[in-house]
Amino acid sequence: MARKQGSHADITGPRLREAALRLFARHGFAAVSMRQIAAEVGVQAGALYLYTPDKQALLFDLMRDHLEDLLADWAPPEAPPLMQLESFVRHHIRYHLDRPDLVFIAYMELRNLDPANFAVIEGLRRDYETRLEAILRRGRAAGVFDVADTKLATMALIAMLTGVTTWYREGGRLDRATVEALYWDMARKAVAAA
Amino acid sequence: MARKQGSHADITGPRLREAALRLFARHGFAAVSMRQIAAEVGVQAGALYLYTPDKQALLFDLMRDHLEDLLADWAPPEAPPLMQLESFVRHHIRYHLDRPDLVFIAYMELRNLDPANFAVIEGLRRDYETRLEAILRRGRAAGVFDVADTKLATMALIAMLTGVTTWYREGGRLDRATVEALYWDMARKAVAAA
DNA sequence: GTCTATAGAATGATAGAC
DNA sequence: GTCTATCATTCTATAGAC
Repeated sequence: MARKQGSHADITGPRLREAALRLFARHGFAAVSMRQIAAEVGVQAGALYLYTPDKQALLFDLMRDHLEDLLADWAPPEAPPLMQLESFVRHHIRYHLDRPDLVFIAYMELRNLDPANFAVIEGLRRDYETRLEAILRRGRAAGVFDVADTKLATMALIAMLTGVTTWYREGGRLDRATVEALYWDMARKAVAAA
Repeated sequence: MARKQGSHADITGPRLREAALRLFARHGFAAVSMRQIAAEVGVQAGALYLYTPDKQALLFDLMRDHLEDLLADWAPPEAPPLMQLESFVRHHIRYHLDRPDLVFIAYMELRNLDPANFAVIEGLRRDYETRLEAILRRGRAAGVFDVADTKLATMALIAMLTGVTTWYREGGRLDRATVEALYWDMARKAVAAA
């Protein structure tokens, strides 16, 4: 059992991604070495290159998959703008509480992406922001939102909601349902017409 | 002029801090080498160690000075809670728009601090958050704020406001006064009693 | 598929000349 | 006070044995 040899392609791949995610989130992409990741996976550094072309692709794949999941996981319901906003806000909080590490690196490690990769990730992020802005626009047109600038309000709301990952801890003082409800309350009031 | 020698202690020190700040903000602490910083300053790498004991101290000093400035620069005025909140929000936006790089690294590079340094920075950050929470508590007691949980509201507001640094660009579509006013409007509504 | 071994480059920090 | 030169590590990535 001391020697670890043989084929484990089916499990090493996912384990590599999990280890990279955890270490990148904890220490930052640039501060983590391929050796550290390999140690976490339980293989030698050289073996990682069977599953990823390089370290950069490891980061990019994590971020792209995360943002594509985020976009695929939610679409605005056919409903009045206020209900659409509630759906967006509650989904955003839930999704972010479920995947704190992914959210964290998708936000913190943008600087470490190659220019081409950065453009892809920024495009996906913009798609997500555009969805919220569309809700705010519709609501303003309908007179239910009082938002002087929909772009600024979009950025302000997303920053407020995403910030939950910086302080929320599982098993803490507030449970998830309460957190979700309180953020929805603040978001609603921040953009509501008088 | 090809050879750069002689005494420049008075200017090299500040220039080192400026260069480190700019590079850390742009590429991240771990991704920046002492050689890069030295090149930016216009000296050799070895010369940097006349002005800082090591790379870690460079980061810590920037973050500590920034947070101490932030705390020294503002104190709650003797005024009703709503006016205190307005003062806090407007100062926060102004301060953050004035020092985007410092704000950015103070937020992004926490993971790269030694444990002892991290504790100091976290303490300063908590002091700042406590000031906002005190305003919210007073306002809630006075019946002018409707905040179910002051701690969550504090984190939500600070995240919303600090987020301005992620999108605001000098000379962009909105000027600083407008940005400040719009954030104040959203913050006020988010916590105001009906 | 994983291993050992290593190439080739870069890193943080120091020593000693000037 | 800054320089050149260098130490001792560390890094990403590859080559070839098994």
